[in-house]
Amino acid sequence: MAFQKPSIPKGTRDFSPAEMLKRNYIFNTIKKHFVRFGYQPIETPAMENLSTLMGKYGEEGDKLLFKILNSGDYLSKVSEEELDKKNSQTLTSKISEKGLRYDLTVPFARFVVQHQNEISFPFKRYQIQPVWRADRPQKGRYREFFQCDADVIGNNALLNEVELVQLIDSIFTDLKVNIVTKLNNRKILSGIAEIIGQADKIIDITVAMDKLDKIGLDNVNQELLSKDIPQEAVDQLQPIILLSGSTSEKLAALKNALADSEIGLKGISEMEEIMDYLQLFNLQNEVELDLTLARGLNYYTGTIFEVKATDVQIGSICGGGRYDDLTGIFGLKDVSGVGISFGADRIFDVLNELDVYPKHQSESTKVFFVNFGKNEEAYCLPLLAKLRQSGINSEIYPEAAKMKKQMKYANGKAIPFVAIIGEDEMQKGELILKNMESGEQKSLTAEELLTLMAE
RNA sequence: GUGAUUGUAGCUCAGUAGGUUAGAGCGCUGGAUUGUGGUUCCAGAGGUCGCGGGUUCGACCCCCGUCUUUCACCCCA
Repeated sequence: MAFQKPSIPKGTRDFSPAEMLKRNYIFNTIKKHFVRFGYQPIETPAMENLSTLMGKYGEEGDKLLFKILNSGDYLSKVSEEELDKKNSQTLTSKISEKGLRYDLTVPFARFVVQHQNEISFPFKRYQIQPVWRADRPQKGRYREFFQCDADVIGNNALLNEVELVQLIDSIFTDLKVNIVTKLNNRKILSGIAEIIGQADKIIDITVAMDKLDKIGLDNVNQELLSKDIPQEAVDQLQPIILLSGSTSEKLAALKNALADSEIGLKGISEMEEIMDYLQLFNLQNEVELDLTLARGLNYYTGTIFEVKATDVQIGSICGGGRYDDLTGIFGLKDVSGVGISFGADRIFDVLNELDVYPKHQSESTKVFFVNFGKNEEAYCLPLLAKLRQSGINSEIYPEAAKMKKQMKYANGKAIPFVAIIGEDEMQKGELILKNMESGEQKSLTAEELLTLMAE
């Protein structure tokens, strides 16, 4: 019989039980800190109406949206003329009205507007769900990946930004990943663009500046020129791009340079307030002002965040920012929000590379019962039930297979303890407990097993 | 979307200037060990050499297409 070779779409992955234990450790850790900071969970559908998603992520983002074909005879309403034109853009709008979510922020904004009467502000929500992008996969880049978002919406205070920095610090400290948190402010970037007389070119300018680390100053300047930014404006930009020193030194110099830009000064004072706040905390990881930090998403209006692992080269593992009017497009004005998104799949890759997972995963089996037959089953099963009632992960082999096979099964699952109860043990009212790591065995009563395992 | 790159057993990889039956290690199954895994020894199963087409007497190998992998660009978690 002809068969089909099993496969999954490009850029997607299966996760084995061993990998899921590790991933759940990441999700559980992140979730724990979200909850500790007062965030509440929500979920939204995998698919959204395309009208909700389109136009929110820039031109590039629209291209990367996975679109879902309409149900039924989706071509029946399309005219011959339309088909002949072979214009994908106009045609997709006719045959597809749903798409897979591209991030969690835009669906969240939609959620807030739609449920505004049930929500009291400020609303702090967290959301851990997969998102999809029709990108070409490469290192640390997948077409399906999980984001872990925490956002505060309906409040302008900069303390929200400060708390997000703390949240980032405590999560990565807990995960044992060394990081640097980079901060910038869209208003400062606007001020820079304004001061050099290129306010309308802000996107091009920030995208080019963002590449400084990667391609160097000369190439950045070349890219700026290629975007029709005049030489004199590029020259004017040089001292700002090359600004160095401590954060306070940078801010002082910027204050001078942006003295004529109202919006620029606003951005600087926001940054100063955040930095002052951060003095109050004993953060474990570095926080720095990075003027070359741009963040592609064009709905950010204030602070922008990006987190990089210092010991692994993989791009940013967390990013976010403040958006002043994301809900406006859905009809709710003057609601500002700020949030961050942890890239779980990249964090997974980082933790794998660093191998900093805890030794014992609480989600796996702790005690395994060897099955010797019906009589022994009758003796073991009540004890097994008791263990489970006491919250101890335990299992029994489903049939009286050869002991070697059963031991091999326990070994393969890395189960630390094996309980052996055959005829002899039943008669004595005891059991043999084998420590699979040391190989040592000892006789115990059922009671002793329960107390020992509960420790 | 652009430019490269990869594909041989479940996994990691050898291999042939195009020429009869394609190999190893690990894993798997069975046995040595009828109540002991992880170590040792022995045996065994498992492959349309990514898929489709072409060149050739003959293709796993050469050519074209396609899918997939990895990487860079664009962009981004």
